[in-house]
Order: sequence, then structure tokens, then C-alpha cells
Amino acid sequence: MSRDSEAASLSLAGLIAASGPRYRTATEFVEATLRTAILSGSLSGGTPLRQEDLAEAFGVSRMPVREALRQLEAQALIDFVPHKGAVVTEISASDAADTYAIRLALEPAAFALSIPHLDDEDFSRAADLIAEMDAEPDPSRMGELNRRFHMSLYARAGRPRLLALVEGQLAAFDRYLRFHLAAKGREHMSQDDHRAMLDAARAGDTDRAAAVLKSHMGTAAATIDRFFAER
Amino acid sequence: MSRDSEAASLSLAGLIAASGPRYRTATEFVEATLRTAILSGSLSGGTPLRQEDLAEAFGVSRMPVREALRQLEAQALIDFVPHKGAVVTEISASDAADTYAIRLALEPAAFALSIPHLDDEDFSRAADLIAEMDAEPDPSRMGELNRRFHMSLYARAGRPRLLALVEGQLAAFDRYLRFHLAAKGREHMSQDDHRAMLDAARAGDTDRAAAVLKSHMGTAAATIDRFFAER
DNA sequence: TACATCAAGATTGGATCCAATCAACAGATG
DNA sequence: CATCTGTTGATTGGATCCAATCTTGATGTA
Repeated sequence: MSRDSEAASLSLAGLIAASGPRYRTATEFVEATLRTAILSGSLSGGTPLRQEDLAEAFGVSRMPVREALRQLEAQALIDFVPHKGAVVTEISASDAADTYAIRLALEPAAFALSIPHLDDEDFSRAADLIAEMDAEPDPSRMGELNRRFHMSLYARAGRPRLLALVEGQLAAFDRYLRFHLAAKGREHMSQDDHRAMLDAARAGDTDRAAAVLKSHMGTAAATIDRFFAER
Repeated sequence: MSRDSEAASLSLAGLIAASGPRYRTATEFVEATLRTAILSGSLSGGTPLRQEDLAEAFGVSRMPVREALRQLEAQALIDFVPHKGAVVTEISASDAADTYAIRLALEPAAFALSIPHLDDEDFSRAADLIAEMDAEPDPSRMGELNRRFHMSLYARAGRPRLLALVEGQLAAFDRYLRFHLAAKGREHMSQDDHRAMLDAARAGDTDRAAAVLKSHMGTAAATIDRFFAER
């Protein structure tokens, strides 16, 4: 086992052991765990993924690993080269800008479609998530809460494929959110922006909501860009 | 072999035989051919995809078929249920509206990013594609030309992942473009819109270009919506 | 008749084995 | 000395076999 692969297996061990719910198939299990590992940063960009090593780490044969890698490839989380193998996609300033451009196009659209159909239950759930983020001490859990908050505001857009895309991009953004949090500290997690988004949604003001959302994403993008520039 | 699967194999036979370039792996071959078949309408929504039948039709074992199905699942072209099998995703008015919402968000953004960097070569290539569409008698080839025209205008956006998403959505739209063409005839393929988009791009007028593009997509969406309403 | 149960066939999921391809290195050759 | 080439080991791609699960239809019972 190579050094890189060994390190990958070790950092996976915790996630594998922590897999609470039993999945219906081994492929689902491997795919979900690997995706979490990549998005959370446990597997950093450039890490080679050897099928044999992964199979051993997960306690399955190479086959479910291969199918899981195929799906991750389609999600642009790994680079797959025939007869050579898979490597975790590198993160970079330009890739972050790419993700930002996609989010900037998709999320205001989803938000605008959703706002007219949001009800009191949605608003209170979003408010709860803001409170949860205020109280959450673990930075690694912040990504999921942030994602759920955003999705709770878009949920009534009535466009399942659009929402699936948005959720995927939000998850991809998690790889960069960690740097954002490290740079600004969690007290600057733009909770004011979140509250402003919720207020605008409550008021049914789609224009203001979209404007707040765009500036919210803009500041995050600027922070991350600065992070990459400074190293 | 079931009746549905037999029909699927028969409609695939032509595409399989017509696979000119040899792919590097059998999985690539199966995946590309199946995707083309689904997007072109050769495999219509709801068609069950039996692994054994596909393997026989492609002349390979079930394994590359399985890996190809995994990738198509990640592209939302098939629905995959564990232990039950894969089915070609159904098309519908609401799914068309979904695709439309996504395109409406992504394409104007890509267009605006690209316009400042388009050069004369890009413009002449786009003009050539308009001419090709005027001369193309085969409606089934129209989708590819339309896709290449749009992409030629977005190509300089400098955001590879954004462009990959746009290309995927344009391909998904091919499943509906066929109905659009059938309803309006090919002379109404909105070639005027295409020329207006190219003019605005040449003039560097991003606002006008985005406006033309949005209205272009809007008319297509309306036509397809009417098609679904009328049956 | 309606419904529940269970057995047989069909189909997919997973494991193991073999073939094809790639990377690295040793040796030959100009 | 540089470069090309052939060989070996490692890794992935593909095929075949077995296990697990689902579907379907027959059977029994209320």
C-alpha cells in the first residue's frame, strides 16, 4: 500500500466506523462515505484512490468501489483516467470561482421561485437553523447547517432538478467553506446576511432577497479568493 | 427477453453499429451510446433497461453495462432502484419546465461571461453553425447543431464546470427539442433569434444578448408546454 | 370472493478470477 | 551520454460465478 493510499485509508477509518445507518447496498455505502470524506476535506485534492486499498478499508470487494467511483466521477468530485485510476479533484481559486459563478446563477433563481410558496413552518425552520448555527461549536458541522438553511429557503421552488443541482453545488462549496471559516472565524459566518435573507423572504420581497443573497455569496467568494491569493 | 427490452435492443442496434470511433473502454462505449439513444428519443421515457439484454446487445458482459448505468443515473437520465433495475427517466411538462428554469439561470450568465472574450474566429464559427442549421434537412441532427451553436457563444466564459453544466442541460433539452421541431417545423427553429444573439455578441452588448437569449428560450418553453397541454 | 402466505423464477448486487494496459527501470545502441 | 526498447510489476478493465432480493403466481383460509 502506498503512503498516500495508506493515509487516505486512515483518514477514512473514522468515517467508515461512524456510518450509523446501514445502507441498502455496499455501493451506496462506499459512495456516500467517500463523498462526505471529499467534501469535508478528509480526503484532500490530489489524493489517489486505489481500488484495492479502498475495498480493504471498507471491507468489501473492489466491485462496489468501482461503481461508487463512477458516480463520483459524474459528480466531478474525482478525476477518472482509464487504466490509470482515480484522483480526488484538486481545489483551486479558479475552481472556487467556477462554483461561485454557478451558485450565483442558480440560487437567486431558486430563491425567487420559492419565496411565494414559503409558509410559516418554513420560516420557523429556517430561523431554527440560524439559531443552531449560532450555537454550533464544531466548524465541521457548519457546512451541513449552512446547506440546510439555504435549502430550506429554496425548498418550495417546485423544481426538483433545479434544487438537486443547487444542493450539489452547495455541497461542492463545502470544500471551500472550511477555508472561509478558518479565515474569518465562526462569529463572522455572515449570520446577519442569513437573517436578512429570512426577513426579505418573510416580507415576500423577491428582489431584495435575491440582492441580499448575491451580496452574501459575493463576500464569501471574496474571502476565499483572498485565502488562495495569500499562500 | 421481455417485449420492452427487446424493442429497446432493436432500436439500439443501429446506434451500436454506427459507433464509428473505437472507445478506450467498453464502459465508455456503452455509456455514450446509451446517452445518445436516450437524448435522441430512441429510448423513450419509461423503458426498462435490463442489464443482461443490454450486455447482449452491446456484445459485452454485464459489468461495463452496470458501470455505464451508474454514470447515467448520476446524470439523471435513468432512474435506478436497488434490486429492481434501471428505467429511462420519464419526460413531462413539469420536467421540461425544470430544465427550462435551469437553462434560464445558467445560460445568460455563461453568455455574459463569455461575450467580452469572444473573437472573430468564434463569431465566424457561430455564423457557420447558423448556416448549417439552415441547410440541415435531418431534424434529428438539429439538436446537436443547436447545442454546438449555443456552446460556441458561451465557450469563452472561462468557467469549465459552468460550461459542463450548461452543455449537460442543453443535451437534456434535446429530448424536448424534437417536439418543438415537430410542432413548429424546422423553418421556425428561431433562426432569427440565433442571428440576433450573434449580432448582440458581436456588438459586445451583454444586456441585449442576455435579453434575446431569455426570450429565445421563453418561446421554446412555451411551444413545448403547449405540446404537452394538447395531448 | 378477497386477502394473506409462500414458493419458484427472474433480476440485480457482490466476489473472485483473468486479461489488458500503464509505469518504471534495466540494458542495448547510436 | 542520451535515447530507445524490452521486460517486469502494479493497477485497472472485463468476464464469470454465486448470493441476495424482488416479482409473480399458486395455494390456502377467512
